[in-house]
Amino acid sequence: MTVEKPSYHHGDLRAALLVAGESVLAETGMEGFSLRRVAREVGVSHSAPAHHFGDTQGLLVALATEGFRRFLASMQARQSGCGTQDAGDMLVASGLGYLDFTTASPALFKLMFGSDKLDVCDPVLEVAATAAFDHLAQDIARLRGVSPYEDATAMADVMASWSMVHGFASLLLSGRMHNVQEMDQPAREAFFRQVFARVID
Amino acid sequence: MTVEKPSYHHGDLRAALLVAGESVLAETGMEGFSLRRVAREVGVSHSAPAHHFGDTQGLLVALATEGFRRFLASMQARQSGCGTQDAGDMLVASGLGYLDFTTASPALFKLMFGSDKLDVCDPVLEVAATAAFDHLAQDIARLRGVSPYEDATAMADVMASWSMVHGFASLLLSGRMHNVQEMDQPAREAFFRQVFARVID
DNA sequence: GCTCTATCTGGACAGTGACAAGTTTAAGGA
DNA sequence: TCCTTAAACTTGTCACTGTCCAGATAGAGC
Repeated sequence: MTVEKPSYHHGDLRAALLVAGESVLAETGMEGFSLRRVAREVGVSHSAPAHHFGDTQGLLVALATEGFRRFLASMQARQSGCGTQDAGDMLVASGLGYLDFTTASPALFKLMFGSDKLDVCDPVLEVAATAAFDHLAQDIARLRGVSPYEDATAMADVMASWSMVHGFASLLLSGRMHNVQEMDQPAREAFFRQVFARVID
Repeated sequence: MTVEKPSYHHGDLRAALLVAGESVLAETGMEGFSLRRVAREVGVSHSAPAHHFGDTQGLLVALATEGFRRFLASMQARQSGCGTQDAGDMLVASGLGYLDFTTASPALFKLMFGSDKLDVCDPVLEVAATAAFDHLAQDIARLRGVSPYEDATAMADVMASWSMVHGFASLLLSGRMHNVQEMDQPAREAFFRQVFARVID
């Protein structure tokens, strides 16, 4: 897993570093994350990553960007999976997809939204993050019949639903919602539906 | 500010380290935080903090605990400040107090809810965090006439309002709610009221 | 074949958390 | 009063980190 062939050129080091980086992040969290460790995991010298990502922040931005893409995909997957065309159900599906991602990749989620070590202004990252936001805006547009970018109330709807699902996910991950943590997956999902319903009615 | 008298015994090093620790946290965020730096700030040897807090996590837990106390105080301050006895208004006041704290001490807030470097299971921290949660539960009890600990719907109300305000605050801090960030304080407050109203109606 | 350049290595430096052993000071008992 | 004892703090060390730098290597184009 760690070292395979001792050739000088790796072939696709950049991709390998991203995979290893996410794996380290998932295993040890932000705390145990280090450029040198990721390099070690891939079986490459300690300063090889610098050539592809510049510095630590560069690798983190790349990871977060990929995270936002999968984040969006997770919401879309739930929507297409539920089959319905009802605007309300589709918004709820997005919310469930949101939660799917945060439970599947908690460390990545924390990196994307909570880390100081992340350059939030990076343009590529910005694009990926905005795409995820736009998805939610579209859900609200379908529900209200108006684009949130043209209607203040609809924009407040976007912020409300986003805040709700984001807060729910964050509190769950931070380990401060004991009663919900103890639930199994279906019960948790039902509870979320119940909570989330307050926003859209 | 940094060094004053070169006596061997500081007098109240523990308190001084907490003050300096929060100041470093506020200035540089979690990223620039280090035990050695905090020690330097107080003008004391690099391993002096260990005697009072054990290790880095010990100091962070102490900071977060103090944070939760001030967090609760911030919500109470808004409530007693608004004068009303209306249950709905009081809940909103708590929410505004919640936001007051997060904007006044963003780094502390991130530490309390988002950090991997924090031992969430510390009993003293747990008490302080639970006290803050109970405050919100009380607000809902007043509003619904039932204790959330005895009524599932009321508990869902607690989770919904908590998720909403926490998500709102988190997204604001993470720099991903551009339109709200650009608002001045009164406008932001009005917008929050508008958003938060969706939970309690 | 030869050069050129992207890719990767290895060493160095300052900074970090944690540990261990030593030093200073205050407090309390005879 | 002096002496013991324990708490408070220092100093030194270790392995580890990120970043910089000068090299070594190999593949691609001519």
